[in-house]
Amino acid sequence: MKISTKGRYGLRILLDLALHDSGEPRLSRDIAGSQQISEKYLSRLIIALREAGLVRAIRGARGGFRLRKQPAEISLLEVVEAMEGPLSIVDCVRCPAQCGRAEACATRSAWAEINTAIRDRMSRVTLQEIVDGHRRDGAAAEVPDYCI
Amino acid sequence: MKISTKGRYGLRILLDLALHDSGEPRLSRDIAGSQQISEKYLSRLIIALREAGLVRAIRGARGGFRLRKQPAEISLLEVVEAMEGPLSIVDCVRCPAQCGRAEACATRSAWAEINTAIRDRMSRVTLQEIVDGHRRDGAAAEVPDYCI
DNA sequence: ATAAATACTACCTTTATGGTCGTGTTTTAT
DNA sequence: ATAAAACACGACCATAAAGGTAGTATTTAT
Repeated sequence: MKISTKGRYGLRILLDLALHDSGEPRLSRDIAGSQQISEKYLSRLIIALREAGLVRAIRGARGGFRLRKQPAEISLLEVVEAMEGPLSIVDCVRCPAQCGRAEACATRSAWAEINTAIRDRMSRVTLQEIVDGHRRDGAAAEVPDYCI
Repeated sequence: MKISTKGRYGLRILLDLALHDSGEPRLSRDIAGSQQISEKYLSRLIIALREAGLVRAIRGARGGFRLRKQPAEISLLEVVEAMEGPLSIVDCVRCPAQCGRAEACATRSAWAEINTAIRDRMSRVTLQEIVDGHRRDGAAAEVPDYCI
């Protein structure tokens, strides 16, 4: 049960944008450099963030990326779901035909309960809080930029 | 971010044992039949449950398996960790050398916080509760045995 | 026009999952 | 004793998903 690198990279990309919000679009090349992700790969990943409405892409010369929402309005859940799709810890692909209808799968309801709790918790952590945590704890320390 | 089939099978195996606690050991063949898992595969999976102290194996003729603890004493977290190892949603394998020491990785502490919340939540759901849920909701409905 | 930027599509490599198979070892009823 | 019935374990394999690369197309400020 892991967050994929896509999810983690997604968060780092947003954090990077939040920390470099100068008014001008930030180049994917710069984000990639800071975050130690290949430029190509990042340019693919960031599409998901754009499609989820978390990031605005400015195309063409002098283009780049900016956050589309305030960091306080972006939750961890949004980020992860943007990158990985809906967060569900079980698929229940095998049963639904038979017992999905019956809704009597005891383990399923247990998993569903956990799933709801996880989503709930993640929806209450915002990018802003992570930024603040970073500014408080990390800014002074010697941390490589890509380790944001 | 999924619970693997190992984790789900593990829970079903324990639930099966809880529901067939007649005083006699339950045969792996019978569990496998009820749960639609191959006998061979199940006999491998259940080892993890035994090693975690959740199940007692009685060897030899007239042997089989029984729960080693009361269902109320078995948490979902124990089951999942027995099957999948320690529950951690991120590895942080790349950074620890550089920034693990600094403990200043902002995303890491965010992930860690979520991870703790998940473990905490899962540790408060017991097998007994799942059994009760099944008895209440599912016993009457037409649910295949393997869909417990 | 053209240089600078993102958008998209196709493909590839590696790793993890989810299993099977065969054989060995222990226990117990007889 | 011994055969039958059970678990134990290691080696192996197929498939899917993750993670990543490369090349081309499209858009836009100047």
